[in-house]
Amino acid sequence: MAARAEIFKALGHPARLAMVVAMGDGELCVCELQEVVGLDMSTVSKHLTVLRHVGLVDTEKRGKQVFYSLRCQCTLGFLNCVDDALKERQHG
Amino acid sequence: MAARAEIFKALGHPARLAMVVAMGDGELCVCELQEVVGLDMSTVSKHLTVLRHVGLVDTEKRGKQVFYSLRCQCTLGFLNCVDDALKERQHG
DNA sequence: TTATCATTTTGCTACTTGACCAAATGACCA
DNA sequence: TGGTCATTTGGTCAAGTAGCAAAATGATAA
Repeated sequence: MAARAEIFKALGHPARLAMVVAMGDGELCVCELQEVVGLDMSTVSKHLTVLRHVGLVDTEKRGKQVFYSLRCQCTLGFLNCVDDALKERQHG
Repeated sequence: MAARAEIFKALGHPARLAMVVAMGDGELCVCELQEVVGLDMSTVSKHLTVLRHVGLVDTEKRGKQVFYSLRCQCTLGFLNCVDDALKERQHG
């Protein structure tokens, strides 16, 4: 159960979640992901390490850059469900 | 994005996740949920407050007890996907 | 009303997390 | 081989979180 929770925990930070969503459209390098969240590059790298560690993203080094891509597309599907829950919370 | 992340964050704790999974089979009162996770009642109550606050669970007071139920069944579906990701991580 | 039961809130301590900066690593190209 | 760019690592500080114990709430039963 702890291992499963780790995955949710990894997604439970706005910066990491924003990067995962951005990767939904295809792989991105660290510098592109940095623009997405607007944090220090070193901070972004740490966040990406968290995502890679739990197996949510894959990495591929090509030339000078490291490209990150989303492994679980179902993450985006669950996000839609989550958004519905948020809407209901606001209405109710 | 912060609000969406809050939902994942809420699920990102073993005790809270275990309680959510337990609720998958139907509503449970706080004392039953306490047995599931084996923590102090006050701690359980706090965790449940977190889950309710983000809209993942509903509460209903009947008699002396408060019953908690899962609002987003898709949470369990995503968990299955998460488990697959874990398996792949172990193999790869 | 008073006692009792289930739950929630409050107070506290120890631990974890996230941010930044600075420095180190690693890969490519001239 | 040295320069340069992208990325990672290490250190430090402030802020957030988890846990238990004890007090408080709120509904029911006597």
